Amino acid sequence: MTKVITRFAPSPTGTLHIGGVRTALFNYVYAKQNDGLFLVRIEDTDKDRSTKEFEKNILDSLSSIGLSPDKEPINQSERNDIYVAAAEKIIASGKGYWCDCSKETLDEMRKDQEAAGKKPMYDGRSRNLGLERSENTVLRLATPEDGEIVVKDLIRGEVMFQNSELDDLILLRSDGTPTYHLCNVVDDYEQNVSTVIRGEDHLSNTPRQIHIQNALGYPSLEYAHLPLVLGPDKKRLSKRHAATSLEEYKAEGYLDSAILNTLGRLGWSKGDQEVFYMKDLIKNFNIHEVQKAGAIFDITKLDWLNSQHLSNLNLEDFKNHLIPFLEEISIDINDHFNTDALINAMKSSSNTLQGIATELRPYFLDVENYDQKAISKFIDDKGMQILNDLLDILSKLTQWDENNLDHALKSYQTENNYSVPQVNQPIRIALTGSTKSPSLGLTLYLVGQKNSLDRLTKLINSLS
RNA sequence: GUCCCGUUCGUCUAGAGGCCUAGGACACCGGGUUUUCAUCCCGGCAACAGGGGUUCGACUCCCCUACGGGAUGCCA
Repeated sequence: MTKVITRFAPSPTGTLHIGGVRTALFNYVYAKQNDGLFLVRIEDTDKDRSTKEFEKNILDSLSSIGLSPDKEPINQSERNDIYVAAAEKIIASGKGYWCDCSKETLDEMRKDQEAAGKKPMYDGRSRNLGLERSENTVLRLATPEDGEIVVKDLIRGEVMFQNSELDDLILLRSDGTPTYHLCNVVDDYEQNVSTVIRGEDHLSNTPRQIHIQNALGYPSLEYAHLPLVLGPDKKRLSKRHAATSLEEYKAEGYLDSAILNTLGRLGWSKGDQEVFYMKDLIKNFNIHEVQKAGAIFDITKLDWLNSQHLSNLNLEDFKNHLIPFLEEISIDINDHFNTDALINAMKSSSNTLQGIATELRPYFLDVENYDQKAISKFIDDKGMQILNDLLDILSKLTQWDENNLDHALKSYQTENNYSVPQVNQPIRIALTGSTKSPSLGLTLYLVGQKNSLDRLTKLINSLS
């Protein structure tokens, strides 16, 4: 049995797209579970749209999320000779021909065909002209006119295409550069790729590429065409719908493992299991089980999975993941006197690391804004009285710990016959600006005595 | 237009002819726990696109229609 080699072949015309990550993931997992190799190839034959910046973004993004290739990525732009040699081979074999149709001619032909209700395609008019290569000729593949091509797809089974539906595609442009189809086929062969796992949008390209393989005498490949990742309107996911770049999701505080989990679970499932780590995917993923229909990318599922992955992190790892997000808002985690207690108390306060970092602000920085609704609801004259009373009580407290604080609050509340929220909410507002926080004794402890007293004073002053 | 692929709850999916009173998860709604928020627990809502076959029996097989997507580039 031949070694399984898969490849992810992005063109560097944009940052790494979340759909691309999924394609890369499936390629990666399929390779790993078959003890094979995962390769990356940069398809930068479009000089106008490809940039080095995008290429770097894609490569960095892939390795940052753990989908590193097993060999150094190759660039098609540096392999021109190889493609030209392949083209020469096709010319020599008589399976290609030169065509001098101008773009205008082609456009006109297409228009006529469309008007006649036909599929627009090159009609092969130059095929038997015996044209020589010249400045404005392109090399076309002489595609068989009869018969059919059967694409054996791991996900879709056998898909049949009539050769009569296919036109003679361009292999070499008039400037002599090779086109996508040629490069793609040649590189898959040169890189010993065994299995092509790519988006469904390439399914109808496949018979064309098989013809190139045949013309070149290459062995056939295994294919798997993945359903597309869609936006809520069922069109392929784009910037219109949501963030599409991997880096944006990472910047929002989604864990790599949660992103991969979400993407892996999009179009594939295993029993009732929802949480998968890479090792689970490698163990359980089965390409034959991949769904055929496109799947809508649902951010709420990502949110939930992120919270699951976050809660599976031990304290140390959690902290390390969180630190960059705190730094982002100029918070140094070491400025707190008990980070472990703080983080334990706050780790489920949001689904994302960025969200958690934001929730952590009051434990490092002064409160700038108060929830006005909460103030009007909880702080009336009696609320002011309570704030003043507690400022007094708390400033006299010698043992500033959770238990003591809870006791102090409780006895004040019962002695004065107040309800619990009546006492606690005003303090919460003073400490955090809102009514959201861990249990109050713990919150007071985490904010610290001096800060707590200062904030009580500040709120009292601002309201009197 | 033509070719190709597809169609189960709002979303991701389970379902390989009787196990389906169509299961799970997310979301949503309700309840409980929590002094608040979040977590957590319990409960609820909610789908086989439509029509024909085949069969004793169809979500499952076949055909048609509808709808969606993709491809139809000297882009990849």
